[in-house]
Amino acid sequence: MHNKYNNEAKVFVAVDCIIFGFDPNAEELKILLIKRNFEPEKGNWSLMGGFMEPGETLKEAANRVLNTLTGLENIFLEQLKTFSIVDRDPAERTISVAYFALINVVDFKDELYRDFSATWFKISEKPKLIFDHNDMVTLAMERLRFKASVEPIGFELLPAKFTMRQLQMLYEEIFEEKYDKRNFSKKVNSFGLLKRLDEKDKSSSKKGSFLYEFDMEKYKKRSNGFQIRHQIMN
Amino acid sequence: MHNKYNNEAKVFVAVDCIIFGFDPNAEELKILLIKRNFEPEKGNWSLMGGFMEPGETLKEAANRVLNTLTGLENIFLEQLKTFSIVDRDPAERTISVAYFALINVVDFKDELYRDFSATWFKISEKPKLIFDHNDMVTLAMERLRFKASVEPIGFELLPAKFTMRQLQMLYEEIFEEKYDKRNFSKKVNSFGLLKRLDEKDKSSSKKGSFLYEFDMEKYKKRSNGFQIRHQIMN
DNA sequence: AATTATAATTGTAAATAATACATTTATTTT
DNA sequence: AAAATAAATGTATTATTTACAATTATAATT
Repeated sequence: MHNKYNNEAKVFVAVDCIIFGFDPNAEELKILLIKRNFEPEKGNWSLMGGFMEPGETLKEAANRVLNTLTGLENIFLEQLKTFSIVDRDPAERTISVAYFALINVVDFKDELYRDFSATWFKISEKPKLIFDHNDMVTLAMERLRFKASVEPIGFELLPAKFTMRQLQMLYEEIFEEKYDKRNFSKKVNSFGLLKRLDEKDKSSSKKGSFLYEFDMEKYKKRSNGFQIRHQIMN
Repeated sequence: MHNKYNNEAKVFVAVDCIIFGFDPNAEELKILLIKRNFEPEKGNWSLMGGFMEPGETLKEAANRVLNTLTGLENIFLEQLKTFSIVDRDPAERTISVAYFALINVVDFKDELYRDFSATWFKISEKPKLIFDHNDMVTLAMERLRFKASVEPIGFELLPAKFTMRQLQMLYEEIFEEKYDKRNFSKKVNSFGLLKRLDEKDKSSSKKGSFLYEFDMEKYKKRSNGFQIRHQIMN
């Protein structure tokens, strides 16, 4: 093989996707896993992944992998970390770049991922995964918590219209903490990014609860978005 | 070439290090750059980097690269992001994993990095860098700010004994903001991680200013360290 | 010996943000 | 008409953040 860096070794580069979804009915945060259909570790639970191809970037590879599984485009997708323990994949030296993705479970069509034996698991009930995929999920949860504390990513996980209760449940799932509903709604309203509609969802109570929408316009206008709060200073 | 994933392509994997240092005398945050000594882009300013070798992880590669340049061991080192634009390196398809490192400038011996024409630059005065190294530095600055707002990493950048003024200057450099010195010392003391010594530094004033040490023991005991503050909730 | 110059040290009041906590309201079902 | 259900809402207390300036210790100068 001829190249300019000819003393150096090449390796395989894979991407793996940690796909989070929120089920607004069950009010549970979930993760999408597949049964791996090739060796090694065929038949075991795994993150959805694939190899980076010559003409694409890592993010393009992750998007392709995600689209293959879900049929969805324009998914929230962010690089997490590259994993490189030497024998993480027993077959060949392969490093893997983990991406984490947020989707709205409701957008889903079951047929699309039937082929992969894909299943949504409650985070607390996920099975053991192959290779270092467990570490990837742990790190992704941390990142999800961090992101949720700094940016309004909750809206990536909810349907376009949602109730205050669903929003609160989502944050309670993410942070594994309970909040007072008076203080919660006070706080989220203070950001000024919620539009209350004149529409009610009556599925869960006799009174019905107002539906809200995320105000994407306003969010974009605040171009610097939410600012990281300095804990040491200011 | 024979392997189990034989439809897949292999690529070169490099690491590049964004090395931050704080000069406690000039009271400036700096970055360490080298003049690249091989093609392509020979002679231009660059981050210190190298290829990942078959038997090592990315972090081991980054540590090796850092040690080659500085002679230092046990440096604060954290993976930042993997860069993968297809033609980022015009010679060969190469992805690069950026690491950011924090060192104490005072620990340095000039001879060790003379070979690389390494130079400390004030962040605001850094030259244009090769490939996508400018993006790496920009991202590293953001990460530095984030880390500094969540963990007491300032101490990685200071000498073992430092003055309150130096600590404040460091944070002012990182955040590009000025702080009130009464509020600053009140705040950092409230964390309970500073030990004031019975020693004074008289180099900058007639009165002299107390020297402080970071209380590593106490920090480790608070095993969960500093907690990320939830901006959305609580 | 007294004065001056320099940066270090220190405190308090006001404003803002976070928390704790329980009753009333709208609607459907019985 | 009454009962049942979850939704909607407000206030007082506490904690945190901010704004702001006078005093102190020492070395250098007169």
